[in-house]
Amino acid sequence: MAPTRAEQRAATRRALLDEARRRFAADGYHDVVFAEVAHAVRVTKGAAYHHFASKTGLFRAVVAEVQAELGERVAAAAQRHDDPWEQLRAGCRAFLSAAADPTVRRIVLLDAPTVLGWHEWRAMDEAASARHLAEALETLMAAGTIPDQPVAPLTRLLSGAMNEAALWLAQSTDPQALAQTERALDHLLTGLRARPAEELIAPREW
Amino acid sequence: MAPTRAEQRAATRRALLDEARRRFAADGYHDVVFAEVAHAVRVTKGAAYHHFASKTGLFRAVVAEVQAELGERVAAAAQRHDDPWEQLRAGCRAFLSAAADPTVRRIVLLDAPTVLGWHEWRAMDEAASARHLAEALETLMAAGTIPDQPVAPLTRLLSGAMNEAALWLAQSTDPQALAQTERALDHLLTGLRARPAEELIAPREW
DNA sequence: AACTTTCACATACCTCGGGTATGTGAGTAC
DNA sequence: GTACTCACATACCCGAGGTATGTGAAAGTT
Repeated sequence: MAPTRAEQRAATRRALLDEARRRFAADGYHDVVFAEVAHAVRVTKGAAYHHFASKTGLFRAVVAEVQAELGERVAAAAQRHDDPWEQLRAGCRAFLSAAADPTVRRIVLLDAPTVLGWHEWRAMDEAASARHLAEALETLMAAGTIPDQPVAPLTRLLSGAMNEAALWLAQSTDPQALAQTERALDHLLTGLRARPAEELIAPREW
Repeated sequence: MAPTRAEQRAATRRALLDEARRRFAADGYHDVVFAEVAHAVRVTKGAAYHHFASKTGLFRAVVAEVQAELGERVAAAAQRHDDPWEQLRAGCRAFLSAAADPTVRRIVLLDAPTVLGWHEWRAMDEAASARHLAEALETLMAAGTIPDQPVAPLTRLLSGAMNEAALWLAQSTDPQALAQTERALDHLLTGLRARPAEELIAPREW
């Protein structure tokens, strides 16, 4: 039986997305040529343009998918714990290991901000994974585990820290790098925890 | 008097760098057309290629200059203090305000990693500003202000945190955003400080 | 001082890749 | 069964990075 038109369309779109994802991850946005993605899927350039308005549009769709998967991985890792603090730690660690995948690194962390613009990238990041981080921090503040403060700046700082760390880990040859980074991150997070003695150490003349 | 050939060459090169810097900062690497940079300086494309091997080469030269200036600003701000801890804080704050300049943001933080590749970008960042951060952290560790640990991962985490925060600040409409971010950063840094009670709060099962 | 060489530019051209305008033939709807 | 839709193919445009080659004036050489 011949496939229905909607099926055919969906199949082609899926094939384009998969092929594009592979290539974007391997070669980076700039070095991927749109027509080659199409041909690798046995379709002409014109046909591909029937599915995506532009090369950037194709890239955007890929980024969205990768982001979504990443967000799910982080959320899943967090939900394996009950304690909010452990949820935060688990989420952070899950992010670091997920970013070991070149797909995440090259596409989401490296190319997406420039290709889509930082603004759009950030919106997607927010929707997918940074949101989890912000929620975790809010929960911990509500519980008094970490001091009350605006969430947005802290979320950005931590999110940026992990993004950069992930890129650094990717090219590090030191086998201990991941463990060291996780320790350093734990260090940073633990430092955030509210403690009565804090005022004595760092009076808030900030 | 006619300018000597070396003078002429230097003048043209300088003009190209200045013009390119303006345009890269305003429009981003991709939207800048090489020939237009040349013509704005009253020189043809071929002439510009006599000075820079490629558009990427021109960009690389611009990035190097901006990075160098940034590094100097950070170092200068730090050296206005004597206490190593205050040097670290001042350096971090100087970085955040320096990154308010679109030149730094767009060129160094946004485009450079993709255009030059993360590896090269990181080497330049290291040479210019991240080095100062690493040295500050090492000094504080040697003094026992913060616990001994590998410097590299912590440097990357903090550097990434500030890069991302700078980008976030750039598009934030909240007038308090900078102050809040500085506070959050202070929070993170203060959390790093060694304290006797630490073992009680976070036993190192890491 | 004439002669040669160098080199900072200009001119002209090539190529590749993103994007578009326009078919076409097999499903789909009435 | 006829008209329409739409998932594709074909053919073309053009902008931009890069290159090959020319040229004239400054800078060495004798």
